[in-house]
Amino acid sequence: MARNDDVEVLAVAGHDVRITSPGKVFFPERGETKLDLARYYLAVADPLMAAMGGRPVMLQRFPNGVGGSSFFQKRVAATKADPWLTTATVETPNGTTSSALVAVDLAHVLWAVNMGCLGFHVWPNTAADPDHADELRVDLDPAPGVGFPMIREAAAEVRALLAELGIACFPKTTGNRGLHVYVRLEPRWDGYTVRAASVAMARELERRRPDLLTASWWKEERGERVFVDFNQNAPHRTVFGAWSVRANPHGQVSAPFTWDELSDVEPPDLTVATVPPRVARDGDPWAAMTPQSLDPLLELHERDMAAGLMDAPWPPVYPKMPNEPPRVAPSRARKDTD
DNA sequence: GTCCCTG
DNA sequence: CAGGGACAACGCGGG
DNA sequence: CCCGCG
Ligand SMILES: [Mn+2]
Ligand SMILES: [Mn+2]
Repeated sequence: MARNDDVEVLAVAGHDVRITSPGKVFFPERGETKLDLARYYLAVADPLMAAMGGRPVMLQRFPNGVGGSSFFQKRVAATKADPWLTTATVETPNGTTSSALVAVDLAHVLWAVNMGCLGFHVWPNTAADPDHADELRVDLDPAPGVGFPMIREAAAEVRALLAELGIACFPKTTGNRGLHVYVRLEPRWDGYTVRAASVAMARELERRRPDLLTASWWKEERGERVFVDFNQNAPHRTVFGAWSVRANPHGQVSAPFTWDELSDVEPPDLTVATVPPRVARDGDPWAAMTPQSLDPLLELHERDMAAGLMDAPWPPVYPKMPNEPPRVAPSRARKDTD
């Protein structure tokens, strides 16, 4: 570990990773620096790599820290300075390919930190197995006016349904206002199938708790409820990763926690400053994650299709899908003449 | 933050 | 050699 | 042309 005034060099995972401007303040609230951010990722390295290791990631970069200008970066190339960087090919819905960074070890993570990357958007597949999505992400999005108590209740409802189906799942804060619930999957299904399962789950959740949850893609139909964002499981879509840091003055983290903690978890309390001691004390809240079967949710989906339901609307940019209903908000739909 | 292109 | 732009999705379905 | 959605 060498050092001079402008550059800190960290020996990590067999590579020397440069952290330039280590003293630059990245998080104004408490003044954590770029080097503090690197130390944060070192402190959560074990659970971070369990969650993100081997996956392609997109960088969200703030070269001058929180409050500075920012941009996403998907394409990464190994340079002469860093010939060890590993990339993998990822695609967009229209087939465009990119070489994305793969989080193979903490050196790759810290390389990104040096580029001003606060957090990572993670693909639902490993680089080694691009044709299978091995993660189901239940994205709980509060409509305007919905507070965190309802989000907690929504997550408990997700857990109850999945438990009935024999599927183990694990929660994290998003770093913003919502929660994510993750299911590790056996690598047997592609992204289209995982999304179909997600549609079925969202609809079943709304059937059970229409007062609390909605599966409606169209905002005008959601009301003051929690939207179960099934489209976040569409092929090629990324999600803000576990242990990643938001561009918030406090450095709020997308922090995994245990179900026991659901009733008192407070997202603003989980920051780049508070999460490392939590991990040191409690270890990985997701340590028990093991690959699950998607079959129970696919049976739900088949039941809905047999009952005459259609697929749900896809996001913009995706081509029209078989059995997709018209992709238009109901209030704008052409009047049906039959 | 770094690269790459322009002037 | 200084300055500036690029760095993701941003095209697809409907009216 | 506009708008939808993250
Ligand atoms: Mn969300
Ligand atoms: Mn969402």
